[in-house]
Amino acid sequence: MEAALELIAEKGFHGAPMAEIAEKAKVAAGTIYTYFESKDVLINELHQELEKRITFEIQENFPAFAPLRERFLYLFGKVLQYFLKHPLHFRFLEQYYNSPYGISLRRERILGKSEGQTLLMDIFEQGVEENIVKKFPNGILASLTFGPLFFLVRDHTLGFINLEEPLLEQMAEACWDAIKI
Amino acid sequence: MEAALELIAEKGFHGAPMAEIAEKAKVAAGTIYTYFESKDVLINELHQELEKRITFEIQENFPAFAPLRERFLYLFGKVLQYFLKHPLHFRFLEQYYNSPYGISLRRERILGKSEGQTLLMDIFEQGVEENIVKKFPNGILASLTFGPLFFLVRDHTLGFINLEEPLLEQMAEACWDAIKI
Amino acid sequence: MEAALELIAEKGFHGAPMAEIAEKAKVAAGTIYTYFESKDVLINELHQELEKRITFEIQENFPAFAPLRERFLYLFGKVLQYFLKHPLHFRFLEQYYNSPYGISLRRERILGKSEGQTLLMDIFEQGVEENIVKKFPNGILASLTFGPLFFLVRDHTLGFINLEEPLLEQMAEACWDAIKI
Amino acid sequence: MEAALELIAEKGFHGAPMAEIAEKAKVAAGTIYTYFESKDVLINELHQELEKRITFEIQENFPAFAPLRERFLYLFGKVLQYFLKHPLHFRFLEQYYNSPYGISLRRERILGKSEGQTLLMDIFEQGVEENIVKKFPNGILASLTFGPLFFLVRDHTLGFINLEEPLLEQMAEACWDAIKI
DNA sequence: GATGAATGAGGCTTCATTCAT
DNA sequence: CATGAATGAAGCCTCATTCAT
Repeated sequence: MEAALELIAEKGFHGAPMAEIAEKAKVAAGTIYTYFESKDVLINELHQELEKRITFEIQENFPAFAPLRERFLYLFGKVLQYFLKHPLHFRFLEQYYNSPYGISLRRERILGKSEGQTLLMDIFEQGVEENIVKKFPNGILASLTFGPLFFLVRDHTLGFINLEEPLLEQMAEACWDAIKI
Repeated sequence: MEAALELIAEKGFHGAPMAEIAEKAKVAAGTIYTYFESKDVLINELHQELEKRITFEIQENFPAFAPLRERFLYLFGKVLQYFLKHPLHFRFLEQYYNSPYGISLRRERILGKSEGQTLLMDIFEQGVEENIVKKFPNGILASLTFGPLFFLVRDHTLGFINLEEPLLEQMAEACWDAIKI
Repeated sequence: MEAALELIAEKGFHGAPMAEIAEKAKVAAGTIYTYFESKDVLINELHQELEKRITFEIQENFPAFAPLRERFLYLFGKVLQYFLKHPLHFRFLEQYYNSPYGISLRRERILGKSEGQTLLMDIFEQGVEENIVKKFPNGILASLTFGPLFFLVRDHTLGFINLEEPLLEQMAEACWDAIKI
Repeated sequence: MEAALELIAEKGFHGAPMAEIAEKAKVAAGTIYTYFESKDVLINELHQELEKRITFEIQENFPAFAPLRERFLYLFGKVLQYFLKHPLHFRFLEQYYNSPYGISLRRERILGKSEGQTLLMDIFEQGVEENIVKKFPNGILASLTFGPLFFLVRDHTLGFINLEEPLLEQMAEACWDAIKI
């Protein structure tokens, strides 16, 4: 899975033939099929694994009882930091969501059903209710949050810009400005 | 190029073999090579063509002397409307930017050198100077603008959400909130 | 198709990889796929082609108004001669009927619906009606006819026995003895 | 061997990978190789085992001193019943004889050297001598006997026809009609 | 002796590209 | 210029067999 992650993150699904993944993992090509039924299965399991880790990391130390704004900034920062620390994970997930694999998944995500998203959705819903957050559907609020985040991480992992500490916080606050009333 | 656009937008680069593009264009497979040296060249020219059209449409009627905020909202709305009107263009560009093709291009874009972006960059630079816009590098301001926009259009073209008129304007204003001081 | 016929007849479906078929046909491996969607399709079309030829040859000069026995002997001889003249066709068809490909086909054959068999089924039915032929279901009468025929041709094509003219006629008569009252 | 028999009978040689045979036999894949040098050896030994059993069953209670016709009918019935009782054996043997494995074996059989066939060959030879049976080579007489038998059993095991008691005897008699003078 | 993960040759198929017509 | 059949490298996957445990 590690070999697959690296290759796919670097070169995309097409640039990662099973033979090369096997070579990178120092096993024979056939060996992969002892553990994964097919390339599709390998990729899907890889995705699930990554999602699990991210979800876990985000929920850790979550200040569940802090004010809305603080909770938002915390989440934003955590996701951002996770991706900056694991650029390969980010690149892989981008490929994934932008492929037939990820599209059905996105549907659930939009509806806020995905496990890792309940925290953010809660913030949105509570915020709207309390007149702190703009009265948008969850999908739009999520776009205002993750849109900039993903864009920036992408440029960062590609080495185009350099995100440093004070900037990260200011980014998070700017996104809060976008959704708050 | 039209045939290629449709196929790639719908099925991705891998789902668009030259033979099928040729069939859709009602020419023989070999004919394509009279006009394009290779599939890569075809795709790159297609991309350039789309960029040109978007750039053109955006610059049309641009209120060059209106206040900053108004210019920003105008641009945001124009881009948004363009993509909603041409979902295939959007889908193609997404594929493109998310592939090895698009990465080198992005570098230039980040640096604000791309032709179609000068208008927005001007707004950012003037805004920062006049203390109206947050003091971020252009790349980050662009992320705060285009990030939400692309996210939403994607969900829209995939049929996950429905963007209607009043929402569009409110979105633009939310993004302005993100970058303004 | 000729190359496939020869290889499959000689070595069976497993001993006839597409690459080898292509080589024997003096084309590249991929070329086959210009004409046949898959190996399965190639094999099925080959089968249909052979069936068509046999059916045609059998119906030619058929003495439709001769006595039952004569018609039977004529048919028996024609089929026998065809296979002795085209041993590859025979070997191929044997492989085919003995594989998943052929089993569904056999069902129709048993029911006498296959085009090439109406002549024989007519003989059986008329024979039973006129009390000349034993009162068996068509499927059993067909077995008494084709069973020996196929067995012998098989041994002949494998070079185990040598079928010569007078023997052929006697064989046909022996089979007639089996089904006549 | 039992596991191999079932799988091969049901799905053919190609549909019976060693791993699956091992699984069905509730041993590890490698274990098979402790007892059989290779898949080929396994298959050949399986074949020999089945032949032995059939030969044994046929010779049991054989009315060695009954008239020719009776002996013939007895043998025919025994073989037929054996296969109807053990359809998997039949299916396996069909696969076997129709594959490269079986061809060399058939040569011996044709020459009447195979152990299990001496009884029938004796009948043929004595019958020819006594002018009761048509003056054909043994191979042809065997075809007239086994040809219909195999055809019918095949259709029966595939579920296409239903062989019931009175029919079986009539079949045997029809085959006797074919070979008797 | 038993295990079963590892191996890698070999099978089917796709598709960007070429080139004779 | 247009055609489209031919090409063959490359991709995914299967499976008989081996061997360290």
